[in-house]
Amino acid sequence: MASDHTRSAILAAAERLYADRGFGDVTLRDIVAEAGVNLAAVNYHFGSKDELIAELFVTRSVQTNRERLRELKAAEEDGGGRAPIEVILRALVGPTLRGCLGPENQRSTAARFMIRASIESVPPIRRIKNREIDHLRKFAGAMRRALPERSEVDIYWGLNFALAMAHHTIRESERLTKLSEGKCDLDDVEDVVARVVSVATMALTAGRAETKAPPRVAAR
Amino acid sequence: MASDHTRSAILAAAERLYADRGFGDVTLRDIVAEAGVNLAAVNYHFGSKDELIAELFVTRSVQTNRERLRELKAAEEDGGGRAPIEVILRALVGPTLRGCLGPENQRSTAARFMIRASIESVPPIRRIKNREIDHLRKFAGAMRRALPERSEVDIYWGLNFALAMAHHTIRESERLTKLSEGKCDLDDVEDVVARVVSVATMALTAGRAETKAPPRVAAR
DNA sequence: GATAGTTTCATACAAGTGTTTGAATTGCAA
DNA sequence: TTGCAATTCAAACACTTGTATGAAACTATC
Repeated sequence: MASDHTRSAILAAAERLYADRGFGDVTLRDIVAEAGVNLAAVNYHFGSKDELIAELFVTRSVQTNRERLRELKAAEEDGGGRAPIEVILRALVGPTLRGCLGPENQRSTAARFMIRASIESVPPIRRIKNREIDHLRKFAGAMRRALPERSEVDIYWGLNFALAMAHHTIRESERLTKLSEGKCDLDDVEDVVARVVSVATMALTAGRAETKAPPRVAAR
Repeated sequence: MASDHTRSAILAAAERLYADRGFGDVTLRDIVAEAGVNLAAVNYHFGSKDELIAELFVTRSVQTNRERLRELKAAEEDGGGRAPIEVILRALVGPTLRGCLGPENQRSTAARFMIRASIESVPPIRRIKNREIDHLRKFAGAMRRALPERSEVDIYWGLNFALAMAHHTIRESERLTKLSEGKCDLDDVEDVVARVVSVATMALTAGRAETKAPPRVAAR
């Protein structure tokens, strides 16, 4: 087994570079330079570049999902099997938002890497990603228990919109800051979480009447 | 000037391929094969690959923005300088959603290309993209006129969330279909537009009291 | 129909990619 | 220390990328 030092140095360097610059333009040579190891080390320890990426993604994927599920489980147990919708949504988007936003120095490389992965979708990751659906289904289930009177379609749309707001805010955080001339404070993570959860909750609990077909406004 | 046939064949082929497979793995050789022209034609007509991408993006960018602004202008004139917030939001997200969703055969390559561009952010595009902010600012202005009692920060967040829901829904449409087992009908574009507009409107018009700090729910 | 300018083409080039190789070095057990 | 496996390393490999070249084909004007 030996030191494993090289192995983890590669993992750390690769994750950092991918998180910062995306998969598109990070080469093996960039990674080994950052890690301070020899070029051949990647193929020796991981077999191929794709397997390195896959290992990175799988590791982080189960971590993130575990964290989200832990929050969800705790909430549902507190409520005797039924958690308030706000808390469910918070468990869904909170961990990722907290990892990717906030003061620069405390942003987690892991979370930023996962966002990259959710954006760029390079082949080795795309193959794995289908399992994510099973994970989301657990949240959909919890949401249905929290809002039993709500139609399934509305639940899925609410879930979709919650993820949309969280991910987009992270991905376009720079643009939002520039657009608002700094007025939107993305370092106040808990405020961002609260905003996303609040809007998603409204989407899910708004007046039943307009559920299937929200009020159409005449175009133009 | 001659035929220009080769030029436009390249543009069309490139747009189609980029829209389908992303910038990451579409080579010049793929493009010329699809266009049925010689490899050197790209450099002859456009100078370089990056300039080809840039031209594609600039063309589509002004088209999309013009379409959105046309809807916005018309709405504001109808209302004597102040349009209902729903109509503004519809002008913002409608064109893109209509171009990217709906029955497969009527999805516009142009819109799908723009979504790719908004996701992958390859260098030649990134350089141009900053002008997008000026465009969004016009919508922010219209929204502020529609909701003068609302704080600027809330306006920007609402704008951000509206774009978030629209783009994310397009990008992850496949996953949403699979997750909901087809229950969410993404071919019914007008329903999708209505849902996005409805939620964004709620986000922007929800009870004033909880504006700055939406109700916090105890975590876990 | 000859000629000049434009456009196409096959081909070559330089640079960069992930991967492989085989020799050197290391670390550890006998 | 000796011996052997695990690891590191420099170098080369095979391949793909975008771009450049110079000859060929075409087009239109005189």
